[in-house]
Amino acid sequence: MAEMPNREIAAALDELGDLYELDGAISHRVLAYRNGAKAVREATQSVGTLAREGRATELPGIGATLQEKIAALVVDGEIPARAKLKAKYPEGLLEITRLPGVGPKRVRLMYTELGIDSLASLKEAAEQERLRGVKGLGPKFEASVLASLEAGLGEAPKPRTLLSRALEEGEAIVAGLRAHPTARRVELAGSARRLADTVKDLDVIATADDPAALTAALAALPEIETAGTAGENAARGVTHSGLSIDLRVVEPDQFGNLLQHFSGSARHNIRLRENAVKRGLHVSEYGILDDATGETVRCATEEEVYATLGLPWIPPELREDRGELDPGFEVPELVSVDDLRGDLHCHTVASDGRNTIEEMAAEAIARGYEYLAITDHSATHGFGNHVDADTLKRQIERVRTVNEKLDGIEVLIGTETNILPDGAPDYDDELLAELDWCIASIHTAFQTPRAEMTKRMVAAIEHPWIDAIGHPTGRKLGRRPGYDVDLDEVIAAAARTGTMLEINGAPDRRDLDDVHARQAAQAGVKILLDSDAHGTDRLANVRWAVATARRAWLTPDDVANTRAWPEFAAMRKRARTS
DNA sequence: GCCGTTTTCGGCCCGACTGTTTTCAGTCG
Repeated sequence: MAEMPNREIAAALDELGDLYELDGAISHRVLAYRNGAKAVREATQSVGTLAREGRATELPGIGATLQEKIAALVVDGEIPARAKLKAKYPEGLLEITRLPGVGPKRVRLMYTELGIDSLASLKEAAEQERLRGVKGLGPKFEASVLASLEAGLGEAPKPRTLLSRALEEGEAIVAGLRAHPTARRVELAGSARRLADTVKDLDVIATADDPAALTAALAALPEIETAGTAGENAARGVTHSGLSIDLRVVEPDQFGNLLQHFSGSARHNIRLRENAVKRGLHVSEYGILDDATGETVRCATEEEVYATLGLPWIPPELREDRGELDPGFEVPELVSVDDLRGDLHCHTVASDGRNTIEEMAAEAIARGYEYLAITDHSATHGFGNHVDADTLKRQIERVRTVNEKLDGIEVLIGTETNILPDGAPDYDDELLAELDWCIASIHTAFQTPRAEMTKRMVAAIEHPWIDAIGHPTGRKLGRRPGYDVDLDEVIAAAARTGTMLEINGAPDRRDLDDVHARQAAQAGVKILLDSDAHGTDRLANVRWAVATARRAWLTPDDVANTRAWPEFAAMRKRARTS
C-alpha cells in the first residue's frame, strides 16, 4: 500500500498550527508545528512510514508529540486535535486572516465577541460600525477592514510571480537604478536573489551619494507603473505587471547587513540568529551586537557578515535552512550555466517546436554546446503535432544528415516519448534502439492513482532503451501540483537502473524540484539539466533548470550533461544495454 | 512543541509599524 505523501502530512501540520494559533497557543508552539511541517515537506523519505515505525523524531523539529500526531494521521486518517479544533472554529476564520492587519488574535476576538465567522459577516459588522465596540478595536481598524474588503483582499491569496518574470523585471530595474549617477551599489535581494520558484515581491538594496535622488528615481523607470517614496531612504512601487517592489537606500557601512537580512529566507535568518545568540552575538539588519564588547559591528559586505559569525559566505540559493548552517558545512561547488556541454531535450517543427533541426543546432553551437538531442513528441502525447514511427524513421536520416554537415557538435536523434498508462514507451524497441537518446515523460492520464502511477513510472525507468525521465512530476507552477507518484520509489528505481532524471528548464516547470533533485543526487542518480526548448530562443531556458539545481546543492559532477560528449555518451543507459 | 558547550526546564531572532493606548499588543517581514 502506498503511504500518505509527505506533502499531505505537512499540510495537516500546517493546518493544525493555524488552528492552534486561532486557539491562542503561544507563538513558539505554533512555530513548532510550522517547523515540523517544513521538515516533513522536505524530508527525503516517507514520513508516514517513519511515523509508523516510531522514527519520525529522527527529523529535525519533530518530537514525541508530532511523531504521535503524524502516526495518528497515517494510521487512523485523522489527528484528534485537528478534528476537535476544526469543530470549534468555522472554516471561514482562516480566510479572514488574509486581510492585512488582521491576524489570528483579532479574528478570534471578533468571533468570540461578535460571532464573525466569514468575510461576509465581517463586512456587515464593519458597515454597521460594530467592530469599534470591541475592546482593542477602533474606528481606524474598522475603516482599514472595509478598505481591504473593498479591494477584494481576502478573496484569494495574492498570486506569486514566476522567477523568470520576476527576474526579467527585477534585473531591468536594478540596471536602471545602477545607471543613475548617484547610485553606488544596487543589488536585488529577497527570494528572487535566492532563485526561488516564485516570488511575492521584489526587494532592492542600494547605496547612493544622494539617497533621496535614488529613491525618487525609481518612479521614473520604464518598468514602473506607480511608485512613491516611503520615508527618508526608501521607495515602494508596482511594475506594469503588478509586481510590488521595495527599494531601500542604506549607509555603505551597513550594506552587507541589509543585503543579508533582506535576502532571507526568514528561516535561514532565524537559524542564523539563534546560532549567533549562542556565541553572544545578536544579528539584525543594522549590524551585529557583540555581548562581550557591547559594540555593534557594521558590515559593508555580506562576506563580512558571515565571517563575523564564523561562517563562510553562503550562496543565496542555499539559504533555506536546509543544512547550510549546520556545524561542519562546506560550501559546495555549485553547477552553473557555463558548466553545461549539451542539451538533451528540445523540439522542432517535426512536433510542436517553431524551428528546424538546423536552426536548433546552430543555436546550440552558438551557446558553445558539444551535443544537442532532438527530442520531438511521440504519437500519444495528446496535442497533435507528433512524430509517428514512420516519420521518426525519416527524422533519423534527416538528423544524421545535419549532423554530418556540422563540425563541433553532435546532433543526436532522440525522442521525448510519452509514457503509456502501462509504463511502455510509444515506439517499439527496435526503433528506440536505432536512436541516440530517449527521454520519456508522462503527458496523459494524470489522474492515475498513486500506486498505479508509481508502477507506471518504475516500469518506464526499467525499460532498457529509456535513458532519462523528463519533467518527472508534471507540475506546473501556479497551475497544478504534480501527479500523485511515490518519488522515493522513482528515485530508487532510477538509481538502480542508471536512468537519469531531468530538471526541466521551462520556467513554470522546474521539475524535479530542488528538494527531490537533491534527494535523487544523494541517491546516486545523475541529473540532467534541459531546456525543453520549443524554439531557438528557448534554449536559454536551461537557466531555470540550473537555478533549481543550485538550490538542490548540485555540483557539476552531479549533473550528467556537464560532461564532454564521449563521457556522456558512455553514461547513457543504452550504452550499457547494447 | 522542541531542545540541550546555560541538557529534562526555561528558554525560544529582531525590529518596524499601526492603532489603541497611558505603556503596549498585534501584525508583518
